Amino acid sequence: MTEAPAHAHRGMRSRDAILDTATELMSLHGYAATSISMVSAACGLPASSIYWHFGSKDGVYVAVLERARTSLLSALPPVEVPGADVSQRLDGFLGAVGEAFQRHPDGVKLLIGLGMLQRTASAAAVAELRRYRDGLLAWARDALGFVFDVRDRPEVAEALARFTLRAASGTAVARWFDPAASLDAESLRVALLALAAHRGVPVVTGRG
Amino acid sequence: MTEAPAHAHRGMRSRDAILDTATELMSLHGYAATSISMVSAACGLPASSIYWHFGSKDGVYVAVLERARTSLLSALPPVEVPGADVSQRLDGFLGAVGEAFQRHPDGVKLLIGLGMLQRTASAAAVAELRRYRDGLLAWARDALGFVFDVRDRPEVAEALARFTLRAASGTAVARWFDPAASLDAESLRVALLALAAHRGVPVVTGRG
DNA sequence: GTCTATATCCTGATAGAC
DNA sequence: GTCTATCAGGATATAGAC
Repeated sequence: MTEAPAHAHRGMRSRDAILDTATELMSLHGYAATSISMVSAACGLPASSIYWHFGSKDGVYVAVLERARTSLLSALPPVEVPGADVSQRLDGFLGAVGEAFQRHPDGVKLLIGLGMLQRTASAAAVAELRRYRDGLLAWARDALGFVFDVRDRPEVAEALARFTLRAASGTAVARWFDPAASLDAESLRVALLALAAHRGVPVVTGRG
Repeated sequence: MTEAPAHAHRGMRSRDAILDTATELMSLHGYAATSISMVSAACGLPASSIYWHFGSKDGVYVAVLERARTSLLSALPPVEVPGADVSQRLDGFLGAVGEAFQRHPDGVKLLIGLGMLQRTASAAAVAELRRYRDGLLAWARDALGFVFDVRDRPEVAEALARFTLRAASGTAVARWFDPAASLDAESLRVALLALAAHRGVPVVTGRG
């Protein structure tokens, strides 16, 4: 972001190392409880290097969020979920959500835990946080519109997406108390099918 | 907790004032981002008074959580939800959950936001936090067992309660982005009915 | 780009008069 | 129980040699 134009290999590697440790620590302890000294000690680079790369603690946070967002969103499959019928496509969708949830735990924790920062963080941080949430919601909305074949009824896909995102957020919260908690795709499947049916979308309520 | 046995009216009032302020600030900014100085400035009492009453910042946190827990749990109605059929009882249950959610926003925010404290807070704080969560889960489990008349199938009531708690947690998270977000009792109703039916509980899937 | 050293402020917590 | 005054440490952030 602030590097010289020429070959700055080591600088980039340091930048990534800082982001790695900051992501881990911030998703573990939260933004406020993570100090620059902690990040410095954990990644081996002096605090001044962190400030050189990111300018401020807030800058670190924004960069961490941005990387988590692009990483998670690019890991999500295309919204055109394959499958002959609603049931198959829904399974594909839930599989993608579950896998993303399982493989990017930091991302979700960051999204939730660092939401506690009304006054603490900058406008840039809040904006980045919102962009993160909006990205997830948009993906879920588009994918669910495809799954239930309701691209002509955006309000239905939107409602289903919100429900899915809340279930995922609630599961992330549950993980603080029980680290083994998983997404419970089966319940979510039943709930989404019922919600779609309740809104007049033609679906088969059983599995076979 | 540490007061003298005699008449200590003013002490109790100060204690409550400190707890009020700490609850507000901690549910707004989170535990780590809330300093004793902030609480002191906001409630008007010197920092040393806070330490006299609660011993440490951690003690303040534990007391805040404990009061929020007893306050919220005692505000919940008895689990014997009245109603002739499942649909009526479910509406009563969801009404109680929605009202508690609406009238005790601090409690839910505390429960969630302060969960980010793996190493930051003490064992006592973690225990109190867990007690809070367990209390909510137990109430939801018992009430749902009554609603769906499945007191003989505790695993069903447990699963429905977990689903409800996750939906509520997810909604609290959604509130950080959209303060107007409400519990969406209608969706939760549809989902719970479908989940119960999916587990073999006899329910009418429509409203009437 | 990375290091050492440092400035400034604020934190949690205590001492002791009243 | 409440106040003023204060400590020791850690926080964010910067200066400047290399």
